Amino acid sequence: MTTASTGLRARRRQELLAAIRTAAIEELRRSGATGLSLRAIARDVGIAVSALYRYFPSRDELLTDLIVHAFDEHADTVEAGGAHDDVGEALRGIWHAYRAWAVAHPAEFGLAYGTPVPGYAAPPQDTVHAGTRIGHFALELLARAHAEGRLDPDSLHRRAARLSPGTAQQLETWSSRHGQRLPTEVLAVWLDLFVHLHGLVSMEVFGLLRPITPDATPYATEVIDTELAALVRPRR
Amino acid sequence: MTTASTGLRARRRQELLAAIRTAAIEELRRSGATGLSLRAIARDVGIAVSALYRYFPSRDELLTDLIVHAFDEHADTVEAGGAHDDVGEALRGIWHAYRAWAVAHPAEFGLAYGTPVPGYAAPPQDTVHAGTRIGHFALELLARAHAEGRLDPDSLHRRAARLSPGTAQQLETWSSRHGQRLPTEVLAVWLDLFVHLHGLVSMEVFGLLRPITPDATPYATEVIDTELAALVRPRR
DNA sequence: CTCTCTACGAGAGCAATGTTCTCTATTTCT
DNA sequence: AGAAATAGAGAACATTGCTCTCGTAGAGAG
Repeated sequence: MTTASTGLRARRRQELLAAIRTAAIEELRRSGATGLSLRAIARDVGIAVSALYRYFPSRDELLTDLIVHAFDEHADTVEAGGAHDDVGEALRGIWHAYRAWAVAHPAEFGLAYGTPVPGYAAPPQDTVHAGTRIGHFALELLARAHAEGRLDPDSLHRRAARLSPGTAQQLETWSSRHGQRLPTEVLAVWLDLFVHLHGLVSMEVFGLLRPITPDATPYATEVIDTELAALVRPRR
Repeated sequence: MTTASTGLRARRRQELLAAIRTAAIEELRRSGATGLSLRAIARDVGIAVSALYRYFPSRDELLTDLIVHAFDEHADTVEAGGAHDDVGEALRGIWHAYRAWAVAHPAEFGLAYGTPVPGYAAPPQDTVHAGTRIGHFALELLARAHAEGRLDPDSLHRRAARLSPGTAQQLETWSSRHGQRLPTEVLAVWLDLFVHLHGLVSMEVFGLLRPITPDATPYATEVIDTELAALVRPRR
């Protein structure tokens, strides 16, 4: 079992698995999650449909695999975009990377973050971990910025002032469950950032801005930059 | 043809059409746009599948009809929520109505604003009008608030200062095509509001906030209220 | 090197889907 | 009242996800 990875069979299996995944993504791009057809994938790869079931027990499992893959690829891109010494630059970097990946991979983005498919509940244990990587990474960066005194005090004060008790309590329980010990305003600012910027990106990718803005690049970059410029002050 | 609306056949047609629509929405709620099955609808209504084709030429046309219906119902709700003498209250009202309808009708909301379905391009002429009603209504309200001097000057100045040339130009061309004559900052503020609040609502409806906030009501209402409180100042 | 044994792929088959066609009954119009 | 348009039923076709059976070809033991 351990040495099997060098066997001929195991190698073929890996190759076919990879071929199936790429064909599936190709199909996903062409026809969306709805029209993802196992038979079409099998035709692309050049095998019988029934052979697919040696790799994925069902169509839903294949979708789950694609979702996890999308989350991971997105998170990888975002983390790479956050590789800066300066926290401010890192925060800017992750959000531009966030958007860039989404724009470049609309089908995968829609699959991961779009309309949930009723009847198919994505198995939480599989997807949740991958799906929260970005959130945790952003929060870590924000915590670092806070520790370094880079967060704009005015923004934090204003945020604290308008924090409703319900929100504050929910943020507290969330952070206590995840071991993060941060002032509630910082958590609130983190959530605000996430909601604003993910909302922006998803609207752009789903085409909701097209009637107003055929190419949303200027607007999106402007919003990301100004949002972060207002929150984290330059290194002195 | 004119008097046909009172004929027996025409009445039956209307009734069956209504029955089909409600059954379709029921199915949509249960299985989503993906699993919307004509045969299931026919079974619910109690007719043969082929009879459905006397009412809708294809499954996609049925979907388009449902999308238009969803847009219209959403817009009706939002416009009703904006029925206030005070512009500030009206603006608050439309956004709370916007969210309330979305939360109450997640399937329709997802169909109208969610992941686009490749291969099926929603016929623009049918959906665009219904889809832009809310945007135009919100813009009219904002224009009224501007005319009455209710928009916070600081917010407008700050928005104007961080307006990128690309965005400004796109907003100008859009407004010139729609006959609205407003300062660019006001248009930018309108777009910001839309992006922020629609992004918030769609994240809540699609379940993206659930890991952080099982019930997003406090957070959502807080964001809507504070966002508007910062933008439009109270009547003096 | 040979002999099991297990894994893997092919193919047929099942129920369900969207869509089309034909046929019959019924309403509508002249 | 007779002719014409219309609405629904039912069968049929291609396609889908999925299951089952069957032969073959690699893997491990002697």
